[in-house]
Amino acid sequence: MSHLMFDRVYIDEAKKRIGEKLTIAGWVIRTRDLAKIKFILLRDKSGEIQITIKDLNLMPSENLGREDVVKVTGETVQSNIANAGVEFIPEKIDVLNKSKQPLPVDITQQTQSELETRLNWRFLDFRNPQTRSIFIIQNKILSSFREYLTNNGYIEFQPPCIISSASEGGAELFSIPYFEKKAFLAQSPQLYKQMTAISFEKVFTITPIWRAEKFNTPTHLNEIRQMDIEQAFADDETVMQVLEKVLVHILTEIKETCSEELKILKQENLEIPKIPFRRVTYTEAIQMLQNIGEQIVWGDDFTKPQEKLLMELVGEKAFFLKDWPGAQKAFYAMPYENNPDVVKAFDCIYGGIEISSGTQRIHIPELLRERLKFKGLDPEDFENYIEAFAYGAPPHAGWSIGLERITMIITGMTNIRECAMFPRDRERLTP
RNA sequence: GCCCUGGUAGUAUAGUCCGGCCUAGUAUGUUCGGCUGUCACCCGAAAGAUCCCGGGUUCGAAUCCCGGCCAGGGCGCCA
Repeated sequence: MSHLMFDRVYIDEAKKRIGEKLTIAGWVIRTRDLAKIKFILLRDKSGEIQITIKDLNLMPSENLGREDVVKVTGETVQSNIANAGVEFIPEKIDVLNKSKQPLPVDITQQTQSELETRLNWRFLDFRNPQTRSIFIIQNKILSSFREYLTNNGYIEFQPPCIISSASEGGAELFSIPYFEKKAFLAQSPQLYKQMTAISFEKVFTITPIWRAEKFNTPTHLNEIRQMDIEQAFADDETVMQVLEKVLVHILTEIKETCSEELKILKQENLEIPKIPFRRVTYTEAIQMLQNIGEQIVWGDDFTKPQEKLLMELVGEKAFFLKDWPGAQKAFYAMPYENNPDVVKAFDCIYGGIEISSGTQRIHIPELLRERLKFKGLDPEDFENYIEAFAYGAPPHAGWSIGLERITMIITGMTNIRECAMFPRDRERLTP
């Protein structure tokens, strides 16, 4: 066998290099056997090509099956018979590895395998063009997020994922043994974002977080990835403007570079919202709902059906819901000076789901203690956290975007498990 | 944690209401045979199903009843 690594050409390139002797390699999508002429449809990361075999001596002794891995040396020729306009005429066909048959999941979508079956065989499901498209787009979300922030002076940092205590209350954490101590999986990089931002000024991170809630919904996972920023000398409005720009940058990049994937997912009409996004205050939202007769009063959280109504009433693909009651947001959310019941917190709603939330944080130790008490928490338990703001912490604000959720909206998926390569939910711990 | 719906060959489904011609149908995949230009090739044949698990009713259960597990959806929970 020759040096596979050095002489292989990707299929998209091979299709352009008509008449040259080349070696391509990939997976057999299907074969069409017409006795004295045989066709193999071959796929690699770059595309597909039809291999046309007239010299039957070239065929491997064993029949070729779906997902067999083969290496083919030959040349691309133009063809007015082949639908693609080109086909590959082999001189030599090597089987690098056989695949078991039949496949346990349908990756050609002749029958639509269920999500559960696909997730059980995820490594094979990645060969499905639709699944591939989701993760190619997700990769673009990540790279364009990173690119925008890096180009705008933000420093990427890595928070720890093992933490010592449930500092924020609220969501349940997963506990893990840590030598002779007890530790937890981080539910948020919150404290670390703040500790870095008050020195580096502009920071961001892409990090997994875990929540031990027993939820069972199409929009929740127990392990997710967050794309976070934190910024000093900033208030809630400052970072909302950053969020708008980041989101539009991501969407623009995807629209420009992932048109093939969007088409496969039938999302080619991906709409890019106009900046500035509409800002709807919590109070306005309550009024809007009351106006159509909903049973809701100031201070209530929205029920799911009310959330949906609100989306319709606002009628924007993307908007902010801001100025929430303090009771509904974290203790570190900055209250308005003239109205301490309301905090400088916002959610970004995109495509009907909350993809991001953020706040201006409290940077004054005494105010933090006061808000902790207001929330029924003991400031004594938070002294390490509070101490971080005792040595010249500037005002700061930040937000986080849920990676799987934004992927859902852009790819048009309705179940978040589609948008995590290896999702972790109430039941699923493998693969 | 609650409510609704579902669980049948590798995959996806029909059958279930109203129990018995179900020896469980179909598509696709798989295997074998045939075919010189297919492109979801075509034609023919074969193999492939503890009908999710446990219990019950009945002469008889894929089908009805109870419990469990799992899945999808709707809620709840979700700094």
